Amino acid sequence: MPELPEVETIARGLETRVAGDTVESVWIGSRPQPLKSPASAIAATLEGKRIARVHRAGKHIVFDLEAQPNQGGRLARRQPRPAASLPTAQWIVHLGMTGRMVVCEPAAEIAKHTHLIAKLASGRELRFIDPRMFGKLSVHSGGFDPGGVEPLEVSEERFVALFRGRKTPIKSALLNQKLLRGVGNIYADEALFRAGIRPRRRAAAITREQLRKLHRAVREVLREAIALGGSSISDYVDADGEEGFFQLQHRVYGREAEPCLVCGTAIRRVVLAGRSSHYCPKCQK
DNA sequence: ATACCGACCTGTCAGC
DNA sequence: TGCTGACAGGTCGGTA
Repeated sequence: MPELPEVETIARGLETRVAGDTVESVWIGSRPQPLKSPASAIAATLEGKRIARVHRAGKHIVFDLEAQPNQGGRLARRQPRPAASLPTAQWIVHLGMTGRMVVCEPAAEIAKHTHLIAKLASGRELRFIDPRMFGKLSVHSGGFDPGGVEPLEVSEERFVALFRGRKTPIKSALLNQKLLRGVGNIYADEALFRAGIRPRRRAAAITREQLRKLHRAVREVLREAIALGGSSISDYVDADGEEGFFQLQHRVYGREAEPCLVCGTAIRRVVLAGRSSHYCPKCQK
């Protein structure tokens, strides 16, 4: 489901709502698919830890966890952080296609496909729900390295260098998380439209000037999407249960056979690397 | 290195 | 009403 703007929106919401809280206990369902780390390791890593910060890396939600200097969540939560660094860990959540993270009261009905519930010292619960189970949960004691570079931070030169000389279609390269992390099917299509490049163009065949344009287009489309809370296609909601609004700004994604907003030509849909790809045959070369 | 395909899962919707 | 197939924001591993 979620690409960079949706994950960013969710991570910000979680940062606001659960940072500073402490995980008291963890329940994990019996479906092993979403677990990249053993359930016992996830529970042991989370329990008793303070959530210092929630942020995003590519399409991953990263919870920075801190060991508590003393027992008991509620009291410890108010303690100032000691200067000496305590052992830290990270809880990594990848939402896959249909994953959701919600913060709710314990009395709230447990949704179907709930795979993890973390009880917090504040009395609320943090729940991971994922019908298709393409999501992944893992814990790391060292640093977590998602690979690739952040599209919103990468310099123009670095961006151009990522794609120059590659024989793969530019869209496949945009979706490759080892190069650029966070761009998915919607934003790849939207960025390519704005840059005037067809999805199947070989990266190596794109001029430096066009790659610069693509760099700007990727950043622009991601920023605009974050500002609107992401794209809600069928079931995406943020940590507060709110839908995003960027789907109303899509210029090609999901608009097969509809007129191009620039030239009126019918938007085309082709399958590339197993994914639907949308483009305007006139505006994109 | 690259590219295509199926696999992993469940849910929804269109068409018959 | 119900069946079937296509499709869905993502990634991985196998095979040419």
